[in-house]
Amino acid sequence: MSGRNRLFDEEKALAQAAEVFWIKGYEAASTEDLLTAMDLNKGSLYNAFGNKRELFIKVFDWFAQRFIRNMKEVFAKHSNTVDAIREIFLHVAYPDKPIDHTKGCFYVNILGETTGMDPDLEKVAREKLLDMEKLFHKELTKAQKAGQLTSTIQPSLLAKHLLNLWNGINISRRLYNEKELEKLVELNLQLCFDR
Amino acid sequence: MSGRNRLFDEEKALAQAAEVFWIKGYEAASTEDLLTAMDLNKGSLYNAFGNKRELFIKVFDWFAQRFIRNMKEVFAKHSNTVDAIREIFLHVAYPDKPIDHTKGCFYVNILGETTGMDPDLEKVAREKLLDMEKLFHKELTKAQKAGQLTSTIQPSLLAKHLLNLWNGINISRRLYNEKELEKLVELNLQLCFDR
DNA sequence: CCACTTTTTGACCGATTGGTACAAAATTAA
DNA sequence: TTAATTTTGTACCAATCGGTCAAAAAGTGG
Repeated sequence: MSGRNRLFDEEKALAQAAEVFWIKGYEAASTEDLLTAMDLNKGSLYNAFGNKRELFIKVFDWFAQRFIRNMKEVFAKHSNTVDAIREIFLHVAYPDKPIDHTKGCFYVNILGETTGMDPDLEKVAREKLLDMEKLFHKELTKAQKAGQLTSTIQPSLLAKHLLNLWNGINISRRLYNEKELEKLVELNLQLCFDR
Repeated sequence: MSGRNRLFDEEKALAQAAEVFWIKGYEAASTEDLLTAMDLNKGSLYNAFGNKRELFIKVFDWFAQRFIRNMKEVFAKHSNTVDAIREIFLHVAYPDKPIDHTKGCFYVNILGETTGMDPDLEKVAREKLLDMEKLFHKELTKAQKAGQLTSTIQPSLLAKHLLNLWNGINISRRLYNEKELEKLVELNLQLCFDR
């Protein structure tokens, strides 16, 4: 294939765009914001990604791919499923960087912003969250079959409960400090799994 | 006092503006949207309310006043505190109008939109949600003193848990149908209060 | 070298944003 | 009636929005 070579690293550009969309949301992230963060000119962005919407879809899918992979790694790391779930939720209470508390969950943010306003993006965000539920469900049934789960709650409902907890805690992280969030997480784990 | 009389009903205008801000969010609600919904001209709006931000604050406070009053009425209506809590949360699962599922919680929406972007509005939204927690806490301690509460969880933590459930369910309502939401609510009530 | 393709750059575009200015209309107090 | 005051309606504003375009630059393949 002939033609000039691309100067920028596409994955790096996606990562930087993701940061902007994550913090500002879809609409509030201006092309200027994105251009600055990605260190591109307008022409390059529109040549490489089509338009703002297509860029967002690409960013969102790229993010989701990494996100679900990380989650699977956490489950793989722990022999006990509840320990994996604990790590996932305690990582919300104690994130790597404090700024993450204001960022919240990318999926939840976009779902909230687009619901009733932008059906296509709304659907995409909804699907990502339901993918999380599916993963919870898969791991819970696996644990149940292994006799690891003492809970009498059926895995399908438990998975929904965990996703609901995810949604809640990712809003509540803007209200409470880390200790308080930890208590909320532990309370939920205890209520669900200690019986 | 001399001068021309105001033609429009301020409360009605606030209610219609609230609907727009609720559905679209703060930034995405354009002055044109608001003008149309409120049935005003620009001059009237800016004369009466100052600017978009001041209008929003007024709308938000007006909304919160009604919201907390309604919540208190639900608590007053029930002799059993848990029944009141059940009604509050089941009303999320089964709202008066289906559109409410896409609207979600006004507070949560605004908190999500403004966190890290608009500290002043963020603070206002946070305070409204913490007011909810306070009301939960007050009612729970009252119930506990009346010997009505069998839960061993301390009211302060339980109140946070309920607010967290509120936050979660108001996101999850965009993911699940009414029956599923009801199951989530009942599961939480059972885990918290049946023991 | 040439021919061709792609990326980069930055000027430019119409539409929309929140907000202002000001005259006309309406009402009250004197 | 008149003067003062407020509301109303609309024209207008600069700034910003997402997006286009054409020319320059930089590669590839022959």
